[in-house]
Amino acid sequence: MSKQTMLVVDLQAVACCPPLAVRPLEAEQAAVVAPMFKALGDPVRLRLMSMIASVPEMCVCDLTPAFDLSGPTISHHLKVLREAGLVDSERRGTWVWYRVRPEAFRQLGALLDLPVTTAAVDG
Amino acid sequence: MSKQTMLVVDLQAVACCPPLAVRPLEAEQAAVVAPMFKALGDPVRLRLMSMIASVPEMCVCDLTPAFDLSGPTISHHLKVLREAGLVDSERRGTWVWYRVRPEAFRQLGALLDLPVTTAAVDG
DNA sequence: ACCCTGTTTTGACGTCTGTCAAGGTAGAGA
DNA sequence: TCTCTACCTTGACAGACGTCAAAACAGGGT
Repeated sequence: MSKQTMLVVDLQAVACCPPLAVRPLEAEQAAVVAPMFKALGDPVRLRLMSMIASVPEMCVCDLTPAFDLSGPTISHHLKVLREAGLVDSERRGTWVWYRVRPEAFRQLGALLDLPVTTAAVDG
Repeated sequence: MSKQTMLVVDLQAVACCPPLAVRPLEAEQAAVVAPMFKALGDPVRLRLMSMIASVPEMCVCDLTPAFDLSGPTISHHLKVLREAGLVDSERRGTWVWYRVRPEAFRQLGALLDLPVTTAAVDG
């Protein structure tokens, strides 16, 4: 019963496919989703993503100084995250602001759901 | 209230860190986690992972023919997944069997949780 | 119009990655 | 022991990636 409830909740959030652990991904679906994981597969981009995700929005001017990397390099990584569909950017005056795209974020999370494990609940 | 409950459930599953959307990842944590996302960032590996995750265990002999790729190439991708800690392998007689490591899987999923979105619930 | 600051693009560089062919290892069976 | 099959490792190669310096672009202020 709680099993069914969990699946309903998961599928609500999924625009693409059921969790990896439920049914194998078709080749075309994998081709769409893999670039998102790939974008998170670099330590710098993962930190950028977490910095952006932990607040409503974040200025590049606050992102760049958090790394020992040149401005262009940070800009490149942000572009990768943008092209993967994970974040959106908007210029407001002098500065550019980034924010996460919750749909994409949710989709990735839903893919990694483990439906029910036999040992998960000890009660 | 349901907010708190969700967080408790999430944190139970996390061996490493709170969700990306809760607190920025430290550099060291990012260096540990990024290789897992990177491993899923290739379409072939993502499909391999989903094929393995959707059953208790899977023989390489059933994995390889699902792709238009050479045996060594599949073997290489499986090695990447293994070294990322996402799967385990075991030789039993002639064949080698792969199964997912649920802890790693759960950890990644927990990182991608969105704690609560303002527009998620319509009731 | 000009400059100053913040951000992105371009070009170049060395390194890493995905792929295959060829060769190596492990176990089963005759 | 020999051979056959299943799987992995090695070596090689084209293409992709992360990085920076230099140049270009965008706005704000003078």
